Amino acid sequence: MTYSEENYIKVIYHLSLVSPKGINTNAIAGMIESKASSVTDMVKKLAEKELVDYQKYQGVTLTQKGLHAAKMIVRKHRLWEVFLVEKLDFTWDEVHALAEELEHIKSEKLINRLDEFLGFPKEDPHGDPIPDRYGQMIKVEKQLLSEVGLNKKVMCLGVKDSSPSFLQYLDKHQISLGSEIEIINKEAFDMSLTILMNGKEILISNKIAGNLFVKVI
Amino acid sequence: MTYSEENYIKVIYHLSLVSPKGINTNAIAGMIESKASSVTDMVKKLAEKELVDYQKYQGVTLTQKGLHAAKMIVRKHRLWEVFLVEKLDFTWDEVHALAEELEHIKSEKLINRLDEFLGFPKEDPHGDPIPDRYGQMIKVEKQLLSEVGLNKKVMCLGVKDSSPSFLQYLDKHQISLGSEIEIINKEAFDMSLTILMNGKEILISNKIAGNLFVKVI
DNA sequence: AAATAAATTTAGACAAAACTAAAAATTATT
DNA sequence: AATAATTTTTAGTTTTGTCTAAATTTATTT
Repeated sequence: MTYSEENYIKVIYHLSLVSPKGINTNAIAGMIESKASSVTDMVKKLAEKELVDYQKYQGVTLTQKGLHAAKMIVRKHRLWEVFLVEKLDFTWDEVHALAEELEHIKSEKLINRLDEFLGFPKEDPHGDPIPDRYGQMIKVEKQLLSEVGLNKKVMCLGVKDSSPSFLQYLDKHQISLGSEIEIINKEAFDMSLTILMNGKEILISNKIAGNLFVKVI
Repeated sequence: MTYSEENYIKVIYHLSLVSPKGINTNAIAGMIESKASSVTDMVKKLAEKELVDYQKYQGVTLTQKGLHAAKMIVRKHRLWEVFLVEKLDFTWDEVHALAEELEHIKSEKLINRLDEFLGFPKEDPHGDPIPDRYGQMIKVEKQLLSEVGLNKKVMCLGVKDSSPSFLQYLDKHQISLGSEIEIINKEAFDMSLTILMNGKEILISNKIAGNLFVKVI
């Protein structure tokens, strides 16, 4: 599998988690920052290699083989992220771009040794589950902070958007994985929240709350 | 710089350590396992980017810019080798192929953090010096075991050939960096050596002795 | 249901990096 | 010094992954 093929498989995997039907050409092109025609070309090649099922105009779905390949790429990506944050002291907004490169290093032995070195982590620094060598991963029962009711206490589990600007926002407000938050008020007009964290009240917008995964505690 | 350009620069660097004049096309082709015509094409591109000086039929030499680029690739390669051996318990014959891939990961910050994490090592697992972030490295005063006189005591510093088969041979005979060796006998006919190591006498061929760097102690 | 809009695919082209085969230059040999 | 052998370069192809522009299919509106 080439670098480029791996990127396509990974993007198709991420899209199929959101919408489980056939993934359409334009959606892939948007994620990979290429053009629809390029996607058609690549998808044909992936279909020949039996990594995806593809019918003209009907979008693609991953085959079993493609799904497993995708999970192994995600596994590498997330294990490298853990390494970068825990061992090399990178912040959680810096690691994504680096992991995009490291995920293409081809060695099962390397990634299994890395997994062991890191103590077989189950989640990456953004709270996303890490597939094990067989592709199995935990299912985190999480919901968006924007969906939680008033006066509930929650624990921060992860992010939906993992763009550097959002992660830096969280850092600035000292919100990290494990942070405990209580919802004090919800403004009807703009759905902004007043939350209590570490004894301090903070106002956060609906957009922020809509990108933060939490679990009621 | 592309993956392929980096490989060419690295090979030209290694060849220029051995012969300091212009490096010829065929030598590069041999190392990179490509054809002379491909080398000519690539060398023209590298010359345009001012990484090498090139005149038709006269071979190439690295420019200052090219030399620095080469050292940074070597730095990455050797630091990743240290990581693989010291942190992930790989053997020294396994790491070269993996480091060939890892050396192309593009991030100065990552490699400097890795350097720090490893405690700023000065040598890689094969005894080769690791350039620092400015390209500086120690010069190991080493000679080949085959060149050392009778009855001398030496310490093993590194290898000339780092192919898996040679490294596995050394492992099998428990010869590693730091091993102390005394030369008991030198056979005039085939230049094979009888050496004393850990109280045991071993016979080694001239070919082995010609690929093992040592220092007289 | 026909017309229009949007999405997708095809056809043809391009850049990077490799190749083969032939031509040109350099080096070695007689 | 002339010829032969070797090395290097040029010219023309190939493959991978991308692109634009045109054609086709599917979806949406009127």
